[in-house]
Amino acid sequence: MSITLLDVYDRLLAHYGPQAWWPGDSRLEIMVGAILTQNTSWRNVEKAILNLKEEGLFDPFKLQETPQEGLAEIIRPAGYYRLKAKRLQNLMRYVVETHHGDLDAMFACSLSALREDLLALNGIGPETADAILLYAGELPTFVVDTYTARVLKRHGWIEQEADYHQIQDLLVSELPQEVPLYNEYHALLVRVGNAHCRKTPKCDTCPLCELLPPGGIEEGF
DNA sequence: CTCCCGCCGA
DNA sequence: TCGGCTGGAG
Repeated sequence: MSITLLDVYDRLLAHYGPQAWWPGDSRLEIMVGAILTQNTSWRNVEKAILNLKEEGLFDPFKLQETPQEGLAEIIRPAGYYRLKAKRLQNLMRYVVETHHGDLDAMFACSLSALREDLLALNGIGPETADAILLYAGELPTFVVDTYTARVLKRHGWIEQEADYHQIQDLLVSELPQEVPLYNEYHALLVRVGNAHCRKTPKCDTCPLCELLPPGGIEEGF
């Protein structure tokens, strides 16, 4: 293919400009947001985060200690609230017990070791782990989400059956392995995906419209 | 595959 | 009124 994934990045950046991700101004807030936003619109996550701040719970120790049912009610606007209360406390327990609640110390550990630790926690899969590592830890790992898969597959840049790791592998192999690029690229993919690469695509007004393959791609979404 | 589950726009 | 939302587990 003549178009490279770096060309795609340039095109998205030119069209949308910098996205200033992750929304959230502390490592802890980014980690909490990463859990709460699982299959949930960011709009609802913001309400839950605001609730946590108003309750004065934005601290790994407090989040871990708060009774689970109470925590669940506080984060209720984010949906799946009982499930997410558990997941949030699983993550906070790890932070407290393994890293003494010190996030700066935690992210000074190696990327591969942290990724393995996070994936071992119940409630953290590859996307959430990578989001935490990249956006909270500023460590170089590419976040692959539903939109990333759709955009790449619909344009024929990767096979339809490609899984998370295969998609991540392609991006990493074709791009400079730099945190600012990974950060911005994922944010731009979410932006274009949310606006255009829906289940029912809106290609006519998409900034990547000209990069569609001639005959279209057979897909099964 | 189903379940987890609130919220909002079409 | 309902589909979809910056997923993950069983």
